[in-house]
Amino acid sequence: MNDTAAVPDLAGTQPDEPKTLAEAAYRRLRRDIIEGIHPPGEKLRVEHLKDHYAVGAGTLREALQLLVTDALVVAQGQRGFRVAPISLDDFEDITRTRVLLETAALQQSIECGDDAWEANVVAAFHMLSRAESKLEEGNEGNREEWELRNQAFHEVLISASPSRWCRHFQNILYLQSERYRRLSLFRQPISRDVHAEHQAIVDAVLARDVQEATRILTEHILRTLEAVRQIPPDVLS
Amino acid sequence: MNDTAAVPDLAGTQPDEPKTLAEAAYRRLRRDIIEGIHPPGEKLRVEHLKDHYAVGAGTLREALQLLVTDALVVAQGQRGFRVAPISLDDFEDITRTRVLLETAALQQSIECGDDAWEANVVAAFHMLSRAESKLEEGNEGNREEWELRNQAFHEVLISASPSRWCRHFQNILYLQSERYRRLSLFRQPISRDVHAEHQAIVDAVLARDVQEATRILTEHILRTLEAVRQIPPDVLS
DNA sequence: TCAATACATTTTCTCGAGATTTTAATTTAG
DNA sequence: CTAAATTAAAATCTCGAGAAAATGTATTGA
Repeated sequence: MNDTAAVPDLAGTQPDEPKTLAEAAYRRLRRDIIEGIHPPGEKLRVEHLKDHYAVGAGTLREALQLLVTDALVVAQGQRGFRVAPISLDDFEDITRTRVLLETAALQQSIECGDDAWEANVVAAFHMLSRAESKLEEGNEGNREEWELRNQAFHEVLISASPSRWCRHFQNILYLQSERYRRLSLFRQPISRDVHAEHQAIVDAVLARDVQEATRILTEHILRTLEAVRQIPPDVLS
Repeated sequence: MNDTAAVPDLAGTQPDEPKTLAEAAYRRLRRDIIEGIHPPGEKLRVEHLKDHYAVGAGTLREALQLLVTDALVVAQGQRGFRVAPISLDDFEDITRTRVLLETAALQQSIECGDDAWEANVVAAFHMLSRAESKLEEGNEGNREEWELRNQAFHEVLISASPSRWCRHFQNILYLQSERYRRLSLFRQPISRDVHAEHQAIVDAVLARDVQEATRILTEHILRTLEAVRQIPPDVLS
């Protein structure tokens, strides 16, 4: 994919503009669910939401169906839609499955990636580092930016893998885990360890050391599981 | 999940009745796509399909959205829906990802499964064997039955895995591979090797031999990849 | 007081028509 | 004869209203 590009494209392809109202509503709803504005288990009534998101009933319905694809919303027979519930068991499952897929994809990526891919990794890491600097300045509004660049970094890492399915599933699982990570971020902000781990991954990638890279990545992902474990059970609703 | 059940439930839980018109249309459309009635790449015009499936435009639209979840249909911006294209590369990706997920799930299943699970495996294998017997009688109408029981067998194998996400992704990939397998079945019918492989998997499972079971399962899945490779390129449209 | 039935309200699901965009065909200029 | 531009047709997307179903409430009887 990046074989022909001499110059690396902007680290993290920005999500193209939504060309339909349904997709726009889908994006907004997705963000609101991940941010916890619509808490897990909440009933999503079409009649109440259609005016808030300023779209028709059928349109909002489509947006909800799109969210079912991401497993952020569950549809029950004739009983409407509901925000997907969360649990510690579920997050453990998400994390372990993510490790399985992401390490496999990273291995392929290291084996198949060319120079342009390496450049993209370095670029994405740089973008992420800058966001971390701004984060330490206490500006809470930049946390959104950090989240986007963190996702972009993980995406670029496996972007050279030829397995579109691994990447697809990884995207879904990343969105899922993002919802849990937001909960843990209220208690403990992003530590410097995270930066060091990212740095270590980049080093291993550039050294083409599959063993080391997958090992660190595994630890890195599992660490967020530990962070979520620290959350008191009552927060998990 | 089966911990409390003293008696194994019917091998392969039959898909519960669709309670909404949209879901019914979704089922029919899905079958038609997998069976090749709507060939890969075909444009799916809502206006043409709504009378054929006897539902409204908005309803059929929802059914198409559900198919996007299964990646059997792709939606492009403001340009409608289209049957997902197929390619040898794609099937190779599907197969390898499926091996990754299904072996991991099988390992967990063997480690966590109880007696009831073993009984379910044996039962599902029996159902499958019977279907194979009927298949040799030349009755083509029973191939549909065999497909369902084959799917049920693979589903039961990993049913004791606590990872709902692995099972979820495996379901999606199985549906995908089914579309390719139909193409190969036109040329070479189900051989006896398949039965022997299933038997070997059951033996390894009952012996709780993770190494052997995953090894055979991997070979078993990869064999279908070889079968599809035999298909002349022009059939893949 | 509790359980079961019937009713009323709410919500979901479904349908057809209108507005916007894309696609194809025709025309016209170079 | 090619290519750009205009026009016509088809398809998608969107909306609001009506039908079917589910939830909650009130009533009745034991």
